[in-house]
Parts: sequence; C-alpha cells; structure tokens
Amino acid sequence: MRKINPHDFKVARRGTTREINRQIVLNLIRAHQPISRADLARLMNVRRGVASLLVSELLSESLIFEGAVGEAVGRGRRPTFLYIDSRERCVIGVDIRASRTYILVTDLMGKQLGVVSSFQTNKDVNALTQELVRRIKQTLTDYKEIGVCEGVGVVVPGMVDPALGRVLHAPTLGWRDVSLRDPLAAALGLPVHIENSGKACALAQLWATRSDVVASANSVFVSVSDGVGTGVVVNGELLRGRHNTAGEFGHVPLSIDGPRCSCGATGCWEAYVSNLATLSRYFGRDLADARPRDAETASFTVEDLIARARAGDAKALAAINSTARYLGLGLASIINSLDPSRIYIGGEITTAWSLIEPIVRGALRERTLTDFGGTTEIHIVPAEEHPRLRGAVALVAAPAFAAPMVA
Amino acid sequence: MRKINPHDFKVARRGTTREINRQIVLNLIRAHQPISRADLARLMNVRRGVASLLVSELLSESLIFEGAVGEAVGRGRRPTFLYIDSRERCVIGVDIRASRTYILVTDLMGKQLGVVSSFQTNKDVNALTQELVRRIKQTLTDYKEIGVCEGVGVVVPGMVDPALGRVLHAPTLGWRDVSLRDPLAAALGLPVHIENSGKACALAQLWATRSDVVASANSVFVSVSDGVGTGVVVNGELLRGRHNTAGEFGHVPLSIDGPRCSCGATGCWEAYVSNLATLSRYFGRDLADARPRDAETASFTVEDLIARARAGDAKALAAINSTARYLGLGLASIINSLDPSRIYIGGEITTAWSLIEPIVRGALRERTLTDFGGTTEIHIVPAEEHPRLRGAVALVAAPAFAAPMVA
DNA sequence: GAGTATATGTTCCGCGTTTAGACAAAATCC
DNA sequence: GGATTTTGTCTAAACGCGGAACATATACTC
Repeated sequence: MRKINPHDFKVARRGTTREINRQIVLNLIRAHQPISRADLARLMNVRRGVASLLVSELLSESLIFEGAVGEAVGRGRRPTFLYIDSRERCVIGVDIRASRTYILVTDLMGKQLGVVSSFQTNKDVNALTQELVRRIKQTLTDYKEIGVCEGVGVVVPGMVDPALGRVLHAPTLGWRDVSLRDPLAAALGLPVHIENSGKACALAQLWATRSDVVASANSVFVSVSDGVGTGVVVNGELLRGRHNTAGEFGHVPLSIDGPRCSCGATGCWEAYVSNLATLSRYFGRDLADARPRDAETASFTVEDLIARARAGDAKALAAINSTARYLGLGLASIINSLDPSRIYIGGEITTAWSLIEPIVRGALRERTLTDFGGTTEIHIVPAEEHPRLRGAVALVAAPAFAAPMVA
Repeated sequence: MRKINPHDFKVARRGTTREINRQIVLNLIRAHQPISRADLARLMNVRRGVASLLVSELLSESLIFEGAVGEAVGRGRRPTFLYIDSRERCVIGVDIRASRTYILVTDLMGKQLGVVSSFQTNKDVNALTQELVRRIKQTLTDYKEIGVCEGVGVVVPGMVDPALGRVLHAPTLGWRDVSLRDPLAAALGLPVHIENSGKACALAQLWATRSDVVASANSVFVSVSDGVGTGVVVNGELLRGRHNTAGEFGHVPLSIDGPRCSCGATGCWEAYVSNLATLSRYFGRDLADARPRDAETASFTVEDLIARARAGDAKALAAINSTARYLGLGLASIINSLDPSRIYIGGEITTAWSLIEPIVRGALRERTLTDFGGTTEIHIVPAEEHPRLRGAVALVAAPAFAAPMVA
C-alpha cells in the first residue's frame, strides 16, 4: 500500500504497459534462462503473442539472443531458447579500499571474465584516478574477446553522493568531498557509477542470479572488516535515506559508554566487532587505543587469530567468541528495527563461522523481541565471492533490469 | 531502481495504465481539492480529454463529486471544482490501550466528525469486543448524518498480523495470539483492519492532508509513553519486515548493561525514555524496579513532572533533561540507520519540547555520523491530534488511494 | 510411412486507453 | 456586440493487450 506522492509522481503513458512488461520479460529471462517464449507467456499469464512481441523487441535491441533449439519435453515443436545477450559486453568493477584497490571484469550477468587484479591504493585522488584509467584501458585492450565495456562501477568505503558522483567523506582514505566519477568517466569515455561499499554489497546480493538461493527483497548486508559496513534492501530497493547515508548500523551503539570508535563516538557496534577490536581484545590492549601496532602485531590478521583459535589457543578463541557475542547483539538491533528476511555477513571473521555461529545465535535470541527474530536467516558471504566487486558491477548492470518508475 | 521479483510480479494488463492514472487523479484531488479537470490535466501533463475521462469514471463510482462552479481567475469559462466525496461516508478509528480504549469517527479525508469517546479497557478480549460492537453500533445509529460506515480501523499496542487479523502479542494487555478482526467484522458487518499502534501513527502522518506540512515519504514516528513505539515509512510505504515486526527501535539498546526493560532485555532505549523511566528517575528509584508504585506516586504523571519542572523544581528538570538526552541518543541511532527526511515525536514528554529540544539536538549531534544527521527535521505531534486514532482511520481510508501494485 | 496429437511461434482483429486536435460553451475584455 | 480566452467534450489515430486462428515442428500410433 504505497502512497502516491502528489508532488512527484509518474503518469502512465501509452507505452507504460509495454515498458513494464518488457522489463518483466527481461528479468524472467535473466532469472530463468534458458527459457522459451511459450514458457515466458505461461509465467506471465499472458498470451504467447504478447510474449513473442516483447521478445522480438528485446531481440531487435540485442539485449537478448536466440540460442539453440531446445529438446522437446513431450511431443510438439521444440522451443527456441532465449538468453540475456552478454556476449561481447563487459562491465568493470572497482573496489577502492584503504590498503589496496581491486579490479574485476564480468559480463552483464555478473559472470567473472578474468582474474581479480589489485594494486596498492594511492590515497591521492588524482594519482589513483590516473592509475585506474591506465589499468582499465590496459585490461580492455589486452583482452579483446571481452568486447565492449558497458560501464565502470566503483565502490568506496565512505559516504557517497551517487547523483553528483562525489565522495563526500571517506575517513580511511582521508577523502572529503572529492570528485571521482566525472574525471574517471571523462578519461575513460565510459559511464561510471560510484557508491558506498556497504550499499553495493547489499545490491550485489539483491541482483545475484544463483540457482540455489533466491535473492531476498528485504535483506541486510553486514560487512565486518576494518570497520563495519552495512547495506539495507527494502522492497527490492536499496535503502538510501535522505542523504544516501541510511544503513549505518555500524555506528548504532551497543553501549554508549563503551570503547571509543573511529567515528568519534563511543560504544558503536563497530568498536566491538571490527577486526581491530577483535585483535585488540586478543593483545589485551584497550580497545580505544589508536596507537599504531608494534612490529610484532602489525602484520597479524584476524585470519591468523582464527587459525590460532582453531589450533587450540584459548586466548584467541576467547577474543573471537567475544566478538561473536557482540556480533549477535548488534544483529539483534538490526532485526528489531528492520525485521529482514535475510542477513548476509561478509568479512574475515566469517571464516570462523562454524566456531562462532552458536554464540552469535545465542546473543541474537537474547535480544530479539520475538521468537521469529532469533531464527532470521543468516547467510555467510565468503571473501572469494568478492561481494564488493560484485556490487560495483551491479551498479552498472542492474539499471537495465530495474522496474520502471510508475505512479 | 527497484528489482522485479521474478517469482512474484504483476504484469501490466490492458487496464493497468488507466488504473494508475485513476489513482493519481484521486490523489491529486485529495491533495489539492478543490481542483478542476483542467488543472488536473496540467498537473499530470496529459490532455484535458484524458483527465475528463478519468474524472467521469471516479464520478460514476461516486468517489468524487462536482461542487460549485469556481470563480474564473482571468477570462474564460469557469472551472467546475471536484472534491473527494466524503459526504455520508464515515470511518471509525479505535485505539486500544492498556488503560483506556478510544473511539473516533471521521470522514474519508480524516476530518473529525464527533468527539473522541473512551471507556476503560476490559482486557478480556471477548468482553472488549462486545463493548466495542455495542458502542460503535450506538454511535452509528445516534448520528444518522454521518452516513454509511466504510470500515473500522483498530490499533493495538503490540505485535499484529494484519493479514490474519490477529494480535500475536500485546504484553500490556496480556494478549497472546488472539483473534480480534474477524469477530468484530462479523458482529458489525463492516470491514475491519487492525495494526500495531506505532505503525499506525507513522501511517497517519504519511496520509495526513495538511496544507502547511507536506507528508514525507521517508519518515519515522516515535511515540514515547508507557513504552516506546515506532513506525517507519520508506518510499511512501510502511516498513513491515518479514513478520510485520519491523521498526522496534524502542528495543535497540543504548547500553546493553543498562536498566532492565519490560521486554526482558537490558538497556533498551525504551528503558531510558519511557514515562516510567522518567518518573523512576525523579523518584530516585532503580529504573529496573518493577514494583507497583505506592499511593503517593501512583497517580503522578509525566505531565505533572513537567509542570513541576516548569515551576522550578530542579530535580524534576534534571529527570526530564536526562530523558531528553537519552531521547536524542536513541534518535541518533534511528538517523544513522535510516536517514529519514523527518522524525515525528508523540507522547507526553513532547509537551516539554521547548525545554528539552536543545538537549535532544545536542545529543543528536553528538552521535549522528554526519552533519546532515544532526539537522534532521523533527516534528512534534501533540496528543490532541490523536495520532493513533488517525492512524486507525488511515488503515481504512488509505487503501482506496494507494498506488496500484505493478511490475 | 502416413495420419494424428501436441507444443511452439506468428499473425490478425477486437477493444481499451492514451494522444492529438477540433469544437462547443462560458466568461471577460474592449 | 465581437474578439479572446479558458473549460470541458468529442472524434480520430496510434499503441498494445486479449483472444483466437494458423503455420510449423515434433512425437506417437497404427
């Protein structure tokens, strides 16, 4: 039951019906390919004639293509299968992180086309832009077979204004109101989209096409690494809020008097569950201590910690279990406030999921308001799936499949 | 950019375009009445012919009516004004609270038609249902001029399944999985809708037609009274979540080690800012103390406390200021997680808004992640506006104006 | 191997709805 | 009283769904 905004609405035009159904066909092909016109008509509950016309429109725009004739199930004419046309079209995803920057090339369906390449992040925006341009151009010329590039998606760990294409604030990069999209787009001659990495991760899961897991239209992505990034999907749409800053659950407090957080406040969830917090707990240091780690501990990662815990180091296990508990307590807040169908968790700590799940679940049950809450689906997203890069790619690929704005 | 759910979508039919535009016209008349066909056509950017046809459809269904001919602005034929037809049609709103139950009759536009009546809540569901039926029938026969009743909206302080029409859990009423809608509907012979009161309050603000304030499509309603109820509106739609339990910000913690909350957990926002918490703070009692208040303090309300504070009672002022600070800290969590365009606050504490606003704002700035956050619009909704009853009414009236589900 | 049954994909026409423009009605200005 | 302007209605064209017929292609049966 959505209210029509009487000051900003979209009237349905003569072609609106067509536009809607066209997008539905496109999405059905995306989700069910290979699929025949007849099956499309059945799924949509329209006559085959309508489906045929919609398909021929998409064919003429070469958004889809006719593949081989399929095998008939019973008797009768065999169906011609339709596919999203991702041949000779590619998308580039860029994940800028504090330490390194990653690049991935995929097709329009998000299928990985090469290896993930990376380089050290130069925090000078101009230098970074130049290096990105160089590497992207290199990639596109090196591999001619990947075809035309449809666009570049860039995700950044910070606040972004996607409309203006600017990074408003990225603390770990030291960026404040820097222009990123337009210089990149100008130098590459390609459309560029930028977005916050937490939001992009949520997008990636929303738009993922996996046969085993159906994407959830109400979900939250929680990325636990140096900080805690979150992205929220409501009704199949990314929750942006007034200033595109919605979804910062990392800075909702567990205890307002708790340890100091990188954001300046105290007791944020992030200050309890970030990798830094977990390691600090292990090394017995004050969580609020921001001094650089000494040489011994500088290269010690959460993965190392988990390895030690699995090897029987009780102190390591205790540190991880503690993080697990706080993780669950924070997830409970997300569940109480949003009641999502599913929560995705990414980040290094998830490699210990088998160890920590019972503790997370226990904390969850402790603080969720309803019994449902404690049973909320939790999906672990391993780092190998590159959720941020997938999200960057989705920024480019998804708009073509989105529902038209109407009413 | 909404994703089309490939397993649950709505194909656009031959009449879908018209359905959409019909609803737009209805909403424009609702928002701008009195308005002429020609003005509708201009607002919608369509030909007058189309607007005329849509209007005549609505006229034939007597959803709208033609009023007097308006005064011409310049020269030319004078416009015939159109209005939502709320003549001879009424809606009944019911607000069930732990202590008392309130009834309000309005027209389809939510205009109050009589006085708000109330009676002591009988916590036995059957008895309460019978009394409600008796009183509603009485009201409808007493005032013939209010016309046909379009339906009854009921709001309850607890978890509701609007689809099944059941109250799943209402702690203050002691209800657990009770059937409320169907018995009422059967006895009254009228459509009945039930919903959680916090969600209804948010609905009320979304659907309110006020010339001075434009409703916000991204807002949060926070109701501070015995407990803390919240309702969230995203993209002009009530946020329900998987089990219709979304929006329980009252049980997001400020400090997990804080005072015990009615929900069983500790340190919930509610445990810091509810009326009980404020009063307990004044009386110097442990916030976690659940013992019944003694005779002296039993009838002492937050309003009394505010009166004392305004009269110069330093202890009273301190108690209120403390609540104000916690209120701001909790609102910061809402802003960080949802970044709404506007927050509505209702409840007794708001009568002290002039006293507490600087403190609330200060706490807000302290914990919001961005500078925008601290400037989020806050609207006070006074009790006299009966936001819960308005919400109950909106449950009945709003569906007729809602956007069609498409794509 | 011919005939029959069944499934896919195309084509044609009907009808509802927007789009465009003409026209009548009503009011003001000169 | 005539010109001008605005409202509201009406008609024809274009568009796209709805329904059904038709051609095509395959498998089964005798």
